[in-house]
Amino acid sequence: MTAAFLLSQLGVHAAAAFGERIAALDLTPPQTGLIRLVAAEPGLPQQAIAARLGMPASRLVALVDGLDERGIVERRRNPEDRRLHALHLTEAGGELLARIAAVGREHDEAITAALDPGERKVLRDLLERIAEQQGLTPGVHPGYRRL
Amino acid sequence: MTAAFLLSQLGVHAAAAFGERIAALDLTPPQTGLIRLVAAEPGLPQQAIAARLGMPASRLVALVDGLDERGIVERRRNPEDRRLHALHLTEAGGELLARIAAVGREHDEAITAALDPGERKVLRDLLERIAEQQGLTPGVHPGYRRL
DNA sequence: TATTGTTATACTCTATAACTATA
DNA sequence: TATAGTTATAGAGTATAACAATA
Repeated sequence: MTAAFLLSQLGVHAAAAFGERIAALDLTPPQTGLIRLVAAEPGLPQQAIAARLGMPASRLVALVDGLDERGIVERRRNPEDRRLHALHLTEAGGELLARIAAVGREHDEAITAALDPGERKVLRDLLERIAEQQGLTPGVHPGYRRL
Repeated sequence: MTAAFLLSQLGVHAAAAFGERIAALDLTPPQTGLIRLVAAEPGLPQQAIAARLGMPASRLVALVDGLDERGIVERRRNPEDRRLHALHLTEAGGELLARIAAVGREHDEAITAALDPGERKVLRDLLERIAEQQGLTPGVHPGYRRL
């Protein structure tokens, strides 16, 4: 089997497995990506966020609505340009982010269980080089585009 | 970034890139998976194929219909049990399979372009061990379940 | 007039379950 | 009665484009 097929097979498997894990936090993968992005770059307007996640702004609305109602993110109108809604994480959002990180660590441990620490580092290095050569944005998952 | 995230990010990217490549053969990834499976194990009835691809048999029908109309696969009724439709590749299907294999090689070359031959082998070995430990069926892509 | 966020519409894809033919 | 394949239906999820507010 080719490396590309194994990569694709394992990657889709890992994405689905992560989706099942964070469902325990009542989150979907796109919601998780949004939370991480808002935490990393607070204050971005929705258009900018939609562009970085690779989804139409119209779809981001429902995503933000759900997290807003749960008190995880909040929209703050920019007084200088009232069309802009800057997104920020609430305090509860920060706590949820910590739980997301914990789930991520458990997930990584489960996926790489077949490898010892040295092998995991070799794998990370190889994957990082491929990701860079392929032009992937660090931390942004292409699967956020769908589901 | 964790190995699991990189794996997921790259895998979904690779799956999408492969989908774009085989679109040139007017095929979708699930159709490609079906063709490969029928080539590897000719004569299986549709129920068995649906189970191996991880999709409901009702969904397989449309998949087979499309490839049947194009003369790529054919249904052969089993005389001993006329409920069973054994699937086989036609001659044109065999030729298409060769083109699919060529596209797969090009795809692998493009995805692993950042690595030299020795590194590609290291990557394949690591990924194969993870795939085995995760219980993935060789050659069966979990993404065939959707789209 | 242009842009941000929102809503509405129309479309694709899917699983579930009814249906038929064979056993 | 049970099973293989098929068809019908109904639901979820999406992008496109229209819309309202603001600039």
